[in-house]
Amino acid sequence: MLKTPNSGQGIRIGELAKAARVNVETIRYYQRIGLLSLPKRDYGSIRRYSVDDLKRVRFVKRAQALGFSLDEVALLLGLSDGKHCAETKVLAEKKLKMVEEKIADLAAIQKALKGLVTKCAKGSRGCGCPIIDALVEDEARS
Amino acid sequence: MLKTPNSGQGIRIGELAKAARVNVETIRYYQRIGLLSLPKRDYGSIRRYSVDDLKRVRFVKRAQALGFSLDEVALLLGLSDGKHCAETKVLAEKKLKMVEEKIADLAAIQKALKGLVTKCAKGSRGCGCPIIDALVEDEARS
DNA sequence: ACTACTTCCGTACTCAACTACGGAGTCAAT
DNA sequence: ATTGACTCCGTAGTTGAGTACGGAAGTAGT
Repeated sequence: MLKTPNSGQGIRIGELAKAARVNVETIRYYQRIGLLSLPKRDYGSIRRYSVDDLKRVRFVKRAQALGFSLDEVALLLGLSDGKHCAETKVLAEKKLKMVEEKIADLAAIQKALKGLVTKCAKGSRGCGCPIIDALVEDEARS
Repeated sequence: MLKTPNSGQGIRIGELAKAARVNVETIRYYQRIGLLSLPKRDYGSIRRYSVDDLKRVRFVKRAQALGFSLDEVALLLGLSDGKHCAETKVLAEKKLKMVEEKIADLAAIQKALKGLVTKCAKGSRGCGCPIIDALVEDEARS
């Protein structure tokens, strides 16, 4: 079995995928689009991955679930490379605003859901649509 | 015949789309998949839409931007129809948990971004990756 | 050496969510 | 009555994000 490959440190792609709860193909896909770099293969022709790679993949999945596209995730990840400090600041501030808007939206939904749960607990009939109302204020954003 | 420029009340699909900042085709797509109902056409063969339709479309886009799929959006929208109160409560509670997790994740990102902005303002070099660290705690969710 | 499992790599397929297209019909204004 | 903008409807194409497939090669246990 290939269970504990003692040759070299780092985990193999299959273990990485399992740990991040994604498909092996997903890892390879992220490599193809440049979200994840291909580690050098020091011990033969099989690549070894680090804990940082795992963190990165997990981050991607989390950020995606928050409504960021892979392009945006890449941007987020590029933010703290320590270069281009001025641009980074501008970008970070933009993303920060975005994040704060999302939080506000979610808070509105949260409130509506809480109200709904309470109403349901009382057995009263739901009327109108608190969920929709939660997210609709006429125009503010571009 | 029908004289007034806007014969009948309600707006037409093009205006609805523009107001919601989406494509006309998107509206029609939502109708096809049942996210939006087709209004009766009282004045000839062109349909008229209400403010509620507009709210609904806006809600869909907002919720999407928060990482909900159209299926989930449909569920959210179905929650407060006033029927199936018990099931609604269960579902609402599940969604509520989801929403609270998302808020927590976003708060972590927010914190990281704020830190980054501050660091950049000081002109210090970004090192490590606060953004990634923001969202990575080992294992908690299935 | 043989076997079982995995990785590598390229290519092709899938699925959700649109987006575009084309021809016919509608509507108000000129 | 014609024009031009818009709508209706069906069908086809696109994009983002994976998933699947299949043959060759690497790796470890026996």
